[in-house]
Amino acid sequence: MAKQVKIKDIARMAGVSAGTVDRILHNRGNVSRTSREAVERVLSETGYRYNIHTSAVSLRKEYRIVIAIPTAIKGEYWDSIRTGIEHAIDEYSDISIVREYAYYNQFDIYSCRASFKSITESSPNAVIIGPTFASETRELCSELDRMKIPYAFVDSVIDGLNPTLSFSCDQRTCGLTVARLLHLMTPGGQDFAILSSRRTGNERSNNSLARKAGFMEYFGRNCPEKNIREVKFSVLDPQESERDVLKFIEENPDVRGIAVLNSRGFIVADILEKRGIGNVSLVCFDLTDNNRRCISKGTISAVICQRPELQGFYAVSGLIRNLLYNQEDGQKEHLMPIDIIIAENLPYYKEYLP
Amino acid sequence: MAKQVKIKDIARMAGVSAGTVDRILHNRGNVSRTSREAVERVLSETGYRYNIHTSAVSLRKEYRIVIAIPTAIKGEYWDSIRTGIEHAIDEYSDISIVREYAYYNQFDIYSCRASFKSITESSPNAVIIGPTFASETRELCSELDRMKIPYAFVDSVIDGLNPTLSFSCDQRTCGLTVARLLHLMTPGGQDFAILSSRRTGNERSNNSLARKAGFMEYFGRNCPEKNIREVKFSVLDPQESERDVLKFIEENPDVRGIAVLNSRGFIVADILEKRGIGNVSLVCFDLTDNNRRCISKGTISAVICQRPELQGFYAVSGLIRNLLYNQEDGQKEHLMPIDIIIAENLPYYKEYLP
DNA sequence: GTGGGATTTGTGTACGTACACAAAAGTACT
DNA sequence: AGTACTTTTGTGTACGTACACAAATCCCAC
Repeated sequence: MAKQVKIKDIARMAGVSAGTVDRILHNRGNVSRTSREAVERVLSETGYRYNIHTSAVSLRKEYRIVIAIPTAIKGEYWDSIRTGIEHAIDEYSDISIVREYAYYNQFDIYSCRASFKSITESSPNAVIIGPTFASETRELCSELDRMKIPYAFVDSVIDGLNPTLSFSCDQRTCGLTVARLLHLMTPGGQDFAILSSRRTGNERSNNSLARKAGFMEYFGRNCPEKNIREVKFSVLDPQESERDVLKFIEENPDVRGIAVLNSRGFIVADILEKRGIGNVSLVCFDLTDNNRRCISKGTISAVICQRPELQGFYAVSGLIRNLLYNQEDGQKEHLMPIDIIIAENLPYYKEYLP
Repeated sequence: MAKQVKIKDIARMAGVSAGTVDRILHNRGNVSRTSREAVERVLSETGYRYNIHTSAVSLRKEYRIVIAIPTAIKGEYWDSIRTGIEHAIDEYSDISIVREYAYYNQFDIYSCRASFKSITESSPNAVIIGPTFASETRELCSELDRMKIPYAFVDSVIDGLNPTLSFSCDQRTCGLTVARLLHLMTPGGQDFAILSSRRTGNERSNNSLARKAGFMEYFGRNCPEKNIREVKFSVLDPQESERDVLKFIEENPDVRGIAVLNSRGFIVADILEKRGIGNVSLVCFDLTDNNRRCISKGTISAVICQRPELQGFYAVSGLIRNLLYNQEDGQKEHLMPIDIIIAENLPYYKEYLP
C-alpha cells in the first residue's frame, strides 16, 4: 500500500490551493477551466482516494433516508429487508443518518399512492423503494428524478427506470433453480404444479411472472413430456386458501411436486400436513419464520432465498456512498446470489456474520 | 439515533479528564481505582461507542498482519481466502495495514515448520492461520499466546486452542448436506461412494473426517440398507488418480453417486467424462475454477461452498477491530453458512457484492 | 484606467480521538 | 518537613477533510 496522496499534495502538485481541489472533488463549481484541468490531471495520475474516515469526520450534515416498502410484518419477507436496513444504519452510526419508513399496504394501491406522495413532500436526501405497484413507482421516480434525489430499488426492479442503485435477483434463474430442485426431489415420472397467489396483479407480480417463465423453460427443455398445472390460491383468506389447495390436490392426484412462486409456501405446507399428505415435495421462496419452521419439520423441501437482508444493507450503504462521496460507483444493478436452503444447511444459514 | 456521547462528555460526567477516559478505554493502565470505577459506570450508563472514523484518523500506528496459509494457487481454494483477505486490506486502506504472506506447502510438514518459525521471529501485530498440521499449529499458537499476539483461524479449527477469532464450517453438517444432495440426485436404489484424498493425514484432515462422519450419519439414519464404499485416491499424481478412480468404477458398477470430500471433484469429473461415464452424480467441496467449469458442463452435480472469501475478509476485519479497538466482540467462533451451488444458481453466486 | 459586480482562489477552523508530554498528587523514607 | 521517586491526571497537538468566509482576480461599462 503506497503512501496515500492527500488533498494538500494534489493541491501542491497542481499548483492550486486545497480549497480548489476540494471544490473539484465535490463538483461544487466556481472553478476555472484551467484549475479544473490541472487538478483533474493530477488526480488521475496519482489515483487519489480520499480518506473515508477523515471525510466522514468532517461531514456534519444530517442525512434523511426514507424507506418506502410494503409493511414489514415481523418474521416475514419485508421484515428481513428492514433488518438489513437497520443493520446498516447501525453500522453507520458515526454518520448522522435519520431513516423514516413510509410503509404501504402491498395489497392496497391507495395506501401506496398516499405513502409515495408523502415522500416527495418531505424531500428526503435519499429513498429506498421496494417497488410493488409499477405505475405508482414510475410516478414517484420521475418526481425524484426531477428533484435530483437518489433512490435505490430493493427486491425487484421496474423496467425503464433509472435508479441510482438496484438490488434484485434474476427471477428467471430463480425459476430455473426451483424447477431443478423440484425435479430432483420428485422421483419418478410424476407431474408438477405451480401455485401462485391469486392477487397476481399486485404482489410482486413482475417477480412471479419471471419465475414462472424460468420454471416452464426448465421443464420445456429437460422434460417436455411433463404436465405442469397451474393454480392460483388466495394468500389472504386462510379458509379460502385451504379450499383452493385441497381442491387442487383432489383433482390432481398425480402431482408430486409443487412450486409456490412466492413466500407463502408454508400455507400450502401446513394444509398438506394437516391433511396427512406427505408425499409431495414443496419448494418456495424466501426464508420467512414460517418457512423456516416448515423446512425444519420437513414439510417444505427447499426454499430459495434472495438475501433480502443484504439487499437492505447494501441499499443503505450504497446510498450513503452516493450522498457523501458522490461516488457513482460503476455497477448500478446488483443481481444477488440465489441461495438454496434445505433442512441440512438451514441451521447455519446467515446472510452475514460479524 | 440519539446524539452520540463523546469522550469529553464521559469525562465531564465522571469528573475526570478526557485523557483518563482514554486510558481506561484502551486499557493503558496507570489509572486509580476510583477513576476507573467512576468512568466505567458512566460508560455503561451512557452506552458509549467511540466514533470509528475519528478513531481511525487519530491512529497513526502501522499494523503488520502475517497470513500463514497453504500456498494459494490461482483459482484454487486457498486463493479464495487470499482474495477475501486482499479485499479487506483494500477496504481498510485508510488505516496503515501491512500484510505478509507466509505460505507453506500443505503437503510438506517441513515447509510448514519453517514458515511458522519465521512468523514468531518477525513478531507481527496479528496472524491469520489456515491450520493444516495440527501439532505445528499448536506450537505456533502457544508461542503467539506467550507473545500476546492475536491470531485468527480460517477454514478450520484445531481443538484445544483459543484463537482470538475463528471462521469455519460445521463439517459434520456439510457431510449431512452432501449426503442429502447426493441422495436426491441419485434416483433408484443404487449405492453411494465417498472418495477422499489419499494423503488424509495432512490435507485438512480434520475437515475430511468430520465430513465423512456427517455423510455416514445421514445414510445410517435415512437409508441404512445402502452400501457406502470408501476409496482414497491420489490428488497429486494425475496418472495415479486416474488409475485409482477407474479401478474403483470398474469394481463398483452399481455406484451412481460419488461424494468427493475435498475440492478435487473436478479430477474425478474429468476422468469420468473422458471415459464417457455419464450416469454418476458427483458432489464435492469448494467453488474452485475447475469445479465451476465442471458444474457448468454438468459433470459435477453440486458443490458445497463455505464462503472462503468471506472467511478471509472477516478474519482481517475482526483482527483489525481487535487491534485498534481491543474489542473482544462477543462471538469468537464463527460458523459460516453452507452454500449449495448447482448449475442453475452458479452464474449469480458471489460471496459479497459492492 | 477606474469602479463595481461576478467569479475564482486561498485560509482557517471544526470534527472526535489517540497519544505524547507536562503537571500534579501520592508514597516512602530520611 | 523535605527529598526522591512513582503513580495518576490533565492538556495540547496531530490526523485529513469539508466548508464557511475572506481575499484576490477577472471582466466590462464608463
